[in-house]
Amino acid sequence: MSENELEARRTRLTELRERGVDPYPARVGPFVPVEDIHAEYGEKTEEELEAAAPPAAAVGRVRAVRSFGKLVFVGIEQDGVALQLSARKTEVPEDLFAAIKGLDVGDFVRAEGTLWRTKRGELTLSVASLDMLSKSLRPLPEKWHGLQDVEARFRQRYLDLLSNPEARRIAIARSRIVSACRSYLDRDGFLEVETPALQPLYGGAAARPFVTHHNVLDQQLYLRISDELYLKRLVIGGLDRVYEIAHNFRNEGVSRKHNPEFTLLEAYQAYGDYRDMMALAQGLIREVAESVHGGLVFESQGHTLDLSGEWREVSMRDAIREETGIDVLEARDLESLRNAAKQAGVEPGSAPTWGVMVDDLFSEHVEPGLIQPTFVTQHPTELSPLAKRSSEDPRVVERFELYLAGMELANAFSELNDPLDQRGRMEDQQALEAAGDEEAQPLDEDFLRALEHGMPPTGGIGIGIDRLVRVLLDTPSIREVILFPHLRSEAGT
RNA sequence: GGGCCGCUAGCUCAAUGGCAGAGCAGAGGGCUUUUAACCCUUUGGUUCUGGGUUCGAAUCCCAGGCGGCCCA
Repeated sequence: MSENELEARRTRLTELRERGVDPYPARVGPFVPVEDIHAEYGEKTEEELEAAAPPAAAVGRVRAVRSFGKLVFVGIEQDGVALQLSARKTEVPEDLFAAIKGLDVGDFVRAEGTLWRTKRGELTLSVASLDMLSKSLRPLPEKWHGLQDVEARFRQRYLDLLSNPEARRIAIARSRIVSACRSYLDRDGFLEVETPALQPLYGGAAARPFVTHHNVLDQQLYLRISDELYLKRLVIGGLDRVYEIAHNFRNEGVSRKHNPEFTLLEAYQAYGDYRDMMALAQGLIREVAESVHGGLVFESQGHTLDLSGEWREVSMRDAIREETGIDVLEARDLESLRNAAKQAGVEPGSAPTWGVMVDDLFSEHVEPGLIQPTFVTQHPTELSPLAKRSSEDPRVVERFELYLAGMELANAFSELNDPLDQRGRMEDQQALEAAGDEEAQPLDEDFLRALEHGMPPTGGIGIGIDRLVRVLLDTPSIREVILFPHLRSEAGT
């Protein structure tokens, strides 16, 4: 009889039920994690195990069935750790032997028996009883090559995790990196908080939002592009050190550097400024890198990155001037900046405003070359509507962006706490929006009211977690570090 | 948004205008130390979709879908 695999597995499922076996039982009998079994018996010799015949019970997913005539080996895996099961036809009841031979790759089982070591030296559980824990109806990807199809890896990440060790390694490492960030901030007296993802008005970053609608309130809502304005409200409310690790949503392109939904760590420290945030960024990123690499020098994106020593600091003005010869603070409007670019032999592009053009010049000519950790400081005020002006030069703000491996990893400033200046900046943003800047920030009366009540001098920082993970784990695309990256819908679904 | 590349069995891949194939997985058989087990037999196809060219299309052309890379 010829059957396809799905049918064959469904048939075996039916047979289990006919024999009175629940293929999806509610409870699991006692067991010891496979990892612990190896820890306890991994060093025992063949003879020691034979003498003691230690009893053990394990659970896991069937990854291989190797059947001989009167002997069968089954490889199971629990949470990434493998254990071999065995059964001899001459030593176990007939129905148990049949049940073991009838296992499919992908089934979950619990096995009880005694441990022994094979001629090849593998610790093996000789099965005396077997419970089906969950019957699998679909085959896993091919055991040797794993799942190669990139689209399938993202759409069915569970298969990627099961068959590609690298996917599992990245998922676990990402989780540990986020834990390390939390641990650093918690130790430094920061309080982890949660603020709304659904916001009546978006703000805190230059980006276009996703728009949604609340039916009962008949209210337009935005998915947050940042949690900045809410975290500042908390500082105003007397929570001096707060942070949030949040998903933000920005309605823009999808690429190997961008996912529309991404993770940002934002932290705010009352009575601090952007210099304190520099120290925080350096301390946190160094500690996290140590936890991943055991040191501060590592390979990433084809470069050897060195996080030790003093990190370079350069003003945005100097950085652009070094690469292009253009002094953006000497060309204060769009027209003269375009002329300055032409004079310098630089394509002026089609930016709608002066600020956007400065940003474009930086992104194109400076950013890709910032490989080693670099603080870029003193951004033009027009580009930074939420940052405090520099006391030395009101044309620029107290701000830095941290670059590593050609990517922006963090953005921080001395937060603007002058409510009148803040109102003026938001009004300027309205003018920029009118001039065609689609990422200009809206005027937020509710936030301004909060500021008018008084906010202490505050330093704030945002760190892109996906990018940090990508740099530390050296993956070519942000999609490798996001478990379920955004994809178009499959045809027909 | 543009350019280039890809999409073939559940998975990994062949077939460069002339019979759609292999390995793994599945089914049947054999096998008491395997671990990518092995040996024999064998099932399985909307070749992404829809048009077109041709005696004949997985292959060439057009449109679309999804993905990748590069660019914007």
